[in-house]
Amino acid sequence: MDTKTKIVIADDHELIRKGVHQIFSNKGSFEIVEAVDGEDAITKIRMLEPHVAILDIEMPKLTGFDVAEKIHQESMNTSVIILTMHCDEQLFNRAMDIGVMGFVLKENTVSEIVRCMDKVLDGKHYLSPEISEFLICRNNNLVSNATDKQGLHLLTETEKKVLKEVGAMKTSQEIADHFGVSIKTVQNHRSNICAKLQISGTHALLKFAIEHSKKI
Amino acid sequence: MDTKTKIVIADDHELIRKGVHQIFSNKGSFEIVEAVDGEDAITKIRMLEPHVAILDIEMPKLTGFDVAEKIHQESMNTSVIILTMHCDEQLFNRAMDIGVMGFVLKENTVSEIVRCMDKVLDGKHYLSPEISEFLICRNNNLVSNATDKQGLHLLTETEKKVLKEVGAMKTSQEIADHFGVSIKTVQNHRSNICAKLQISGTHALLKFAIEHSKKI
DNA sequence: TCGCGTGTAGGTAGTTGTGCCTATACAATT
DNA sequence: AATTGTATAGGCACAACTACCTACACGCGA
Repeated sequence: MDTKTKIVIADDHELIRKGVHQIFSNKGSFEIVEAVDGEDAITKIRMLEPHVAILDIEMPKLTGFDVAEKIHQESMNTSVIILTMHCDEQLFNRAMDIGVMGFVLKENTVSEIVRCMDKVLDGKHYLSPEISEFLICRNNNLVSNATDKQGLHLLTETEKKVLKEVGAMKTSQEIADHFGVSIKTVQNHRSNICAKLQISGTHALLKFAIEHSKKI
Repeated sequence: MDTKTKIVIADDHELIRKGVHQIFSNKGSFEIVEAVDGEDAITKIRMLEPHVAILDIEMPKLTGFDVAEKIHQESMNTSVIILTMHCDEQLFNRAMDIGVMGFVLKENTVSEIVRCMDKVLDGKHYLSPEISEFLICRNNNLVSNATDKQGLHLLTETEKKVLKEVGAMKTSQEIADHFGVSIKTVQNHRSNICAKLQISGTHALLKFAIEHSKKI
């Protein structure tokens, strides 16, 4: 590569900044800029437009989240890695909602940060395994409880197949073609499923199927 | 502890079994049983009822998933760790649906397996960071890429508000009531949004809104 | 002032899905 | 042999969304 990978590292603790600086300056083509607080960070990010911004959460003036939000609002081409001491679910959820690409705990090893950087530069997400627990909760909390499931066991195999297709945004005609049956058959299945699940409304089944697509 | 932590490690490759065996026999109070295929695994798991079962996916006779499903069906008090060479989204999704607690890649370091074991014994999930990407996709139910976003910025504020409501499964009438306007206004917004996003079809907008609800 | 974008509102037609019927064929159970 | 469950298929009325029109008011910039 002719151009260096540009990084802004923002943390109010000099030790952390120097540590990260050290890691990547040993690794070759990185151009690294340090920022001591949130305002400093956003200023330098606006100037440099780095590939990656490594942000602490707790910083003077602006938090790492504030900075990440500004980056997002201004549609900058900068990926955000949150580097924090706190393994906290609320913080993590906030980070996911803002759209950060990496979330690494300071207590983790150096290799963790390097792996994170590799992934993020590759356009992928990286999460410290410690916080994958939160993501699983986030994933499961969307729907699952026992009552939802009670309706599902009433369905026949064919009905489940149809419901799965419905959840995949297929129209009745498409489902009919896919299974090689009449559209009326599919529509009847849909009606029967609605009855069994005790749902009603014009797109009730589509709504249900999408909300429960993970469990079908 | 007076009782040892019981582990069953099932893999058709002896090298892997011995490796894992070695890791934990050096670590103290573990009782470790090896299984050479899926049937062997489920037999030994039924006998021993271990705290943790470390399962390869590809094994003769029964896959690791088959074994995990049986464990789940028989309500055994055994947590499952999947140990695989394949960083694959389908495999991972299957694992999550079955309810495995750990998912570790063989290519990862030894410390990865140890950390995973610690977490799982603590009743928590552990995922190799390499596959957290899949969980995020699963969570967002989409594959975020830049092209999707290009359409969205064309929308006006009112249109975005409408689209958000559409994504929340509201009908045009409900949206109209919510904003205190005519249903025709909402329908026109929907049509205009469809045109801007270059989508067509009877429920195209509903589909789009649901798929992209996280980004609106 | 003129044009343009935007939000508002309405019309008409067509597609898709739902609700509620009937009906046949087949397999399993009683 | 009769019943039940399931999958199949069709009819008809209605609701919701889309597609493609027209139209008016408002504000903003050329």
